[in-house]
Amino acid sequence: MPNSKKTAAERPAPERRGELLATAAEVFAAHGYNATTVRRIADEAGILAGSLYYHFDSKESMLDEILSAFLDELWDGYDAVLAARLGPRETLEALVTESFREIDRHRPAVAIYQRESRHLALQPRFAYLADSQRRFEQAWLGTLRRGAAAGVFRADLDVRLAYRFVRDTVWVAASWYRPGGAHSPEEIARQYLSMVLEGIAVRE
Amino acid sequence: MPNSKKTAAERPAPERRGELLATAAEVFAAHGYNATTVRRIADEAGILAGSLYYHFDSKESMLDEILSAFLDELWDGYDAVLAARLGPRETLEALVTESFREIDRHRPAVAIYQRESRHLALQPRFAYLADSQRRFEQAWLGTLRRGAAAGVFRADLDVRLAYRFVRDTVWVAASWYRPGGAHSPEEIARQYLSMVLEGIAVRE
Amino acid sequence: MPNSKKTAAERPAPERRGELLATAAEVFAAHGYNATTVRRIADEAGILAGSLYYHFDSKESMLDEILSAFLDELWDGYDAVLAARLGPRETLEALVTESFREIDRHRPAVAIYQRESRHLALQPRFAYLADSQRRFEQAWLGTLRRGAAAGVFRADLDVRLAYRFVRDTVWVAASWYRPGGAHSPEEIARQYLSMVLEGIAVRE
Amino acid sequence: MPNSKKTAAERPAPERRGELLATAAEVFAAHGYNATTVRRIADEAGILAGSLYYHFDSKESMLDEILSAFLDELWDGYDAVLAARLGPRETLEALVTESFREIDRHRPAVAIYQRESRHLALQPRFAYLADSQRRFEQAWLGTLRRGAAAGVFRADLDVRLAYRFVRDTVWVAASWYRPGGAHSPEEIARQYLSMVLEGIAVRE
DNA sequence: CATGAATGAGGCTTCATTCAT
DNA sequence: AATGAATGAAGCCTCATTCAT
Repeated sequence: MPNSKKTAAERPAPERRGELLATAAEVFAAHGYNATTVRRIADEAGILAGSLYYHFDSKESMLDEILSAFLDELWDGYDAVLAARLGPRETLEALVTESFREIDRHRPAVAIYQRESRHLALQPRFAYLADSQRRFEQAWLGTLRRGAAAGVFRADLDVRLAYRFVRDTVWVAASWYRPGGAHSPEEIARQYLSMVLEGIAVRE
Repeated sequence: MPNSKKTAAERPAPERRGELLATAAEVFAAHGYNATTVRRIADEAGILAGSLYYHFDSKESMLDEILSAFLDELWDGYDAVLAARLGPRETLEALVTESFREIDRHRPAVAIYQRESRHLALQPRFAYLADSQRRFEQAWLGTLRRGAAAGVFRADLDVRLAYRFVRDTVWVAASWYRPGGAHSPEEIARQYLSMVLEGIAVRE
Repeated sequence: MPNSKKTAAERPAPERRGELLATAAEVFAAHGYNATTVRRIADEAGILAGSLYYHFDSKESMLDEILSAFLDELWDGYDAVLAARLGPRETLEALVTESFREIDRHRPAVAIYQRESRHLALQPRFAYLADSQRRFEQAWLGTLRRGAAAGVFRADLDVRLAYRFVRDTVWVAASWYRPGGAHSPEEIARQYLSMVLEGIAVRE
Repeated sequence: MPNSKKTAAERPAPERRGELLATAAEVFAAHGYNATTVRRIADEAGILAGSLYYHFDSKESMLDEILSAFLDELWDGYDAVLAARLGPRETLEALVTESFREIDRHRPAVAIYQRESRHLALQPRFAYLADSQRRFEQAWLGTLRRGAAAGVFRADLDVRLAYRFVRDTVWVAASWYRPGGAHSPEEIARQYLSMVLEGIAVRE
């Protein structure tokens, strides 16, 4: 029986923050950060706009918390993959699978990231987005280059074009993916990988 | 070489609307429609904010004109391709190539479309976006299905997944493509098609 | 004598809307709806222009509320008169007296109504003004016709002309009437009725 | 053959001003001075807004010209009546008849005067409106007082109330009068006078 | 924790007016 | 006489944020 000795007024209720952040993320993802009013988030949460400021410093700090929580988790996953030092193809497969898992768990955050990260990264507060972007490119581009050198990926392709191809292919999925749909993240990852690696044309 | 010796003052400039629209499209694409202030567009055009209203009814009508001009041109191209009744693979190749050409010519409009069409399509004024979206899906999905039935595209893939894969793969390019860069639209189309059709893995 | 000992700070003030509406009505009446700026209303109320939007949707919705509140009360009074089924002369007297009472209680609203109702009635939102106008005409014109048929009103007059004569005569008073002046509404009504019914000429 | 020696470019066309003023008056009367845009007037006249400034200094100067032309004519008529030094009843009849003739000829100007004169009179440029208003009151109030003293008008009425009654009764007609309707100005004047002087009740 | 009421900056838009052509 | 394009002031409204209760 946790918190059994506290009165209602004393209880810290730290889950409330989490709920509110989830609500905010959902609305940001649906309408865009700029087009989302603080009042809309409050409505969705069943409180008044001003009351949000008891929990958060500002609208921007909500966005900040949403994005950094997502990126922290994403890098936990990616770092584990990279630390395993698999072959290029296996690394690629693991990164793609991990990415779809993140989309599954943080869909709103991913959608927000897609839409807003480019201009947010220019602000000092969100400099970590640019950092993340750089590490991201290193991980993927490096894997592709390693694969091309090792002869497992085609060497006739412009590697930057291939990088963008794979990256976009994976992340744009956040714009249509709905958790609990027909396909599990792993299933989607498998099909995407199959298309990316083998192509959609029938081989003669 | 017409007009080559005329000064700015001599030109009749009935194309002022067009210039302003191009400016607006550039700013919308760079910062998003909502985050773009009418004043920013006017600054970029060297006039005052209010002066834009001599040429356009509203900020929204600028957006409308930008998007519908783009879609009109896009469908001119697509319809020509579809009317040619090529085989599925050739149709896919032609559609992809045509798409990259449109990205080349209407990059800002394409970027705006990517970012805003989903929620705009809900407004009656932009209902044509939803229409276009439907026709678009028919054209691509139909081609993919035809190809799978004809044995030129793999039949083991979820066709809707493949559709999203190809669609996103092509259009997201607008977010990083810069006209006049290293690759022509046709060159990019060729490489993308090669990846989409054959995959990036080396075949044993 | 309720609330007689409470300070301003203690009052719950759920009637803030009402105060603001009264202020708005006063300014609309004095300068006309179009010529009244939202800032002027706010100044008069001691707040900033934007703050009005916490209480009201728009300038137009203030106007709407002012006019519909007035008409609701007016029809309460008129309906009571009409329901009494008095003779034509007594009905006319009661309608005139009731009208001057409404002018006394809703002078700003009446003045606004005079000035703006004609063009407002064209907008769907203010369609009730046209409805009211129709019922109004029925009530007065019917009474005049009944009286002419019954031989209590002169039958040699164009009844529509007489209707306009009586109607305008009464309502234009709102443009000069000031509550708390020399005459009570009932006193003014009595004199107006005397003029309307008997004329201003001395009878030989 | 007037103007037969002038080329098209040289002709002064002074009637154009008059046409434009008539157009402006019509629009001012229909929608109110403030709510009327200069562009609306120009549209109605088939030219562009800026072109009006070739003919007039400002929107306000159009209003000025419309109102002062009307008042000049009105006072020509009133002064003739007053100079005739008729008896009070005959003076009243002549003033009322003259007023309806002015409404017939200057309906838009009268409607504008009704709606705008009160606040315009506060501006120096329109001080003549206040002057006119004072002379107007003198003429009518004096006639009524003369009549009451002479025993031709009832002496039991508040004379200021009677003044407002007669004044409003006459001028408000401009808000519904349409030239070329069923009644001539003289006919309307006769009926109004009959109501004002004898009342609408049947005499026992 | 939350409300109710407000602030103040800034956004979109309108409009009378100007002026070179 | 009229056009086309612009100015600049002002108007309505939105919204993130604050704060006393």
